[in-house]
Amino acid sequence: MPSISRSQEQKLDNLNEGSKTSNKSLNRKHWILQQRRSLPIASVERRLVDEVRKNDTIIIVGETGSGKTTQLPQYLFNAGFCRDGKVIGITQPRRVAAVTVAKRVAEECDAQLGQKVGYAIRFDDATSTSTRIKYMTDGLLLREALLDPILSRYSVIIIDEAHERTVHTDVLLGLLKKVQDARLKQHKLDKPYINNVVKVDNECHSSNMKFAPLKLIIMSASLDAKGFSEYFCGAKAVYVQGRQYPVDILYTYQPEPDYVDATLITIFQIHLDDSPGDILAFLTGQEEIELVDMLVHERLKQLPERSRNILTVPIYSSLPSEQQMNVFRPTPSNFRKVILATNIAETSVTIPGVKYVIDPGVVKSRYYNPVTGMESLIIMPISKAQALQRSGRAGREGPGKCFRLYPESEFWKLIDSTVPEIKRCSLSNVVLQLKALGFNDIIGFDFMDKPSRSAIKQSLQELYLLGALTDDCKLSDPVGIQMARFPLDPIYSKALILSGEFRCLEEMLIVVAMLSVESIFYSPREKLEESVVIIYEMALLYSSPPVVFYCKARSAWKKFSSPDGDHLTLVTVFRAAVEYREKIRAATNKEKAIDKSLSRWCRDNFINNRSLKHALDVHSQIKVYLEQMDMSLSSCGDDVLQFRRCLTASFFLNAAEKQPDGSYRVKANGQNVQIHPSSVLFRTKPECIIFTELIQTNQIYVRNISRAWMPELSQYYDVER
DNA sequence: GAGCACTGC
Repeated sequence: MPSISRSQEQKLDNLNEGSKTSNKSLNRKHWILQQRRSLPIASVERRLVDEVRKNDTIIIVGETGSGKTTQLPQYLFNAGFCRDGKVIGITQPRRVAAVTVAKRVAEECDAQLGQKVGYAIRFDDATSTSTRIKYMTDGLLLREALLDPILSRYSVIIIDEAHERTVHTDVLLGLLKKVQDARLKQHKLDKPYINNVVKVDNECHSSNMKFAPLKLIIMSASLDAKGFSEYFCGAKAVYVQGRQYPVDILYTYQPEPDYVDATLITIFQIHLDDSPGDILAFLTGQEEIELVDMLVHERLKQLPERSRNILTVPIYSSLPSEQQMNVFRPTPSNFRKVILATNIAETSVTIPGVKYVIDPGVVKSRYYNPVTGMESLIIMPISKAQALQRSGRAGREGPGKCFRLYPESEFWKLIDSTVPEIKRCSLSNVVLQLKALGFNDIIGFDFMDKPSRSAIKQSLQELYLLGALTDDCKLSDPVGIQMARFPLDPIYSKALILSGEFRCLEEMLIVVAMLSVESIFYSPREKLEESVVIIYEMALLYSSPPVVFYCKARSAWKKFSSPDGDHLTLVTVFRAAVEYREKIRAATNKEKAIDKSLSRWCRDNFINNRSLKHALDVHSQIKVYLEQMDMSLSSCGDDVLQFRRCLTASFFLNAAEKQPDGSYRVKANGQNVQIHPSSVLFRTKPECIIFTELIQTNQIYVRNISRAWMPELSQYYDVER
């Protein structure tokens, strides 16, 4: 079954390049060859190949449009780096990028996708034993390293978009440095490297195989190669020119007190004074986008008829993909498109036709407090690198303009580049992965940017409490080893392992899959408005408080809700969806028809289709892992108590007790929290709860809550504090 | 009685 992003990307392809069904394939080939030759990187092909031959590690700084991602792997292939069945691996931070680039390169090589050129992302592997150029997500390569610690099948690994510094990229950088060392030592000793390779699946694993040194190429779009070069012991950096049109940068004279208002003014200023061309405005979130959208239309009414030719298009990640696609529709003639976007338009989505960029200089970003383990989203200033990335969006197709809604002096005060993710997220998963890869000394691990000691210690402690680590801080056998194998949050992995003992693995697997995805319940705005009208009419009719009629979505969800809490509610939703799908499958075997039918079921029940599909994918993936570990899918049936016991035992760290004022106190650290109003237990307010999410917004909320099973809990908290 | 930047295994 194709994943969502793949179909999304296919639509993108069609929209961007038009129909590919042309029978003039010769012309197409000729055109592709010309395109390839005209890329800036083409002129330095020989030099690049020489540098890779001479150096084990090089850094390539290439601006957008240089062609480095598509061309370099082909140059290396042609230069013989895939001899003896070796593979060139290229990592990307995003799934869509891995797929689109692989398709493009396969076409350039005149090969069928999945043969010489392929890609591998979670839930979707388009590679074969003949694949020599393999695009993949960086997280997937990390997973591969767990099975083959010296990545023996690869002759070259290219880390693309390294400047983005995702957690996965950072862990990979550290790991690859070690892999290089290990392979170099083995190469010099001239004897087979002994390791715990689990998966032996192709010809390059013959027993007396010698491993050539691993070539490592770090590709970055940012201008500071220094950091990477220093990290890799003075590795050589090569600069490749990009293909970018000039962008005029304009600043304000004074700081703007209200960037939303300033954005609005700028949109109209461009619209009335500047030449034709679409506008891309960066905002921080859905709410802000909807507000600006509304305000633009309000102010348009004040303009003369002939100036009202503005078309607004919002785009943010939780928007259904059909609506996201609206940004690619051609603008009607005489109209100016105004794209109101979050950070999604900074890297993930490239929108054609943009000539003007409006950059208020802020971003909503996740902040993690390692002491409290609490995550919150805060609006903060962007970095210089981000500002450059944003302004670059105006110069893709011709000269452009970027309006920075702050004075130039403020720009120079911005930090150079965004703080790497590894320094601002929970490290439990990173630590578990590194332990599984054989790195015991986490504090001493050679990170490019070291996370704080306290964050590492916090994760070590959590993993110890979950039973993943022994008293001397080593990975425990079998619990720790099993936990590291699951592509899940460590606490969810632990819940799965425990639920085998409690004989409710079937239920816990569903819960874990549902908790691993974005919110399952979805209430579109227009539906809410519809319900507001109903409330209003009802209130007039009955002159009573209209709370009962608050939301249609609510009543749709009611049939799923469980008195025991949100977790069993999720189980009911999942089972209802699967049951419905099977019913449809019995009537038709066309996957498309089944998909469509399930989408309709989701819409009728106010369920987020994308999230549900994702949960189904996670569910089937984890099921395979469980089967490999010989864990049988036991169900507790109607014995809800058994499930509550298991949930309590798994998430005892997340237990909270009711206080006299109706708030809750987290038993593990004494923190005061509230039940989120979206919970089915919001009104019930049980004495003691187990939660699986803690978030800070206007208040500190716990979400996804179930009633705790007190006798089980008392085993963990015997002394009342 | 509330509010969801963006990725990824």
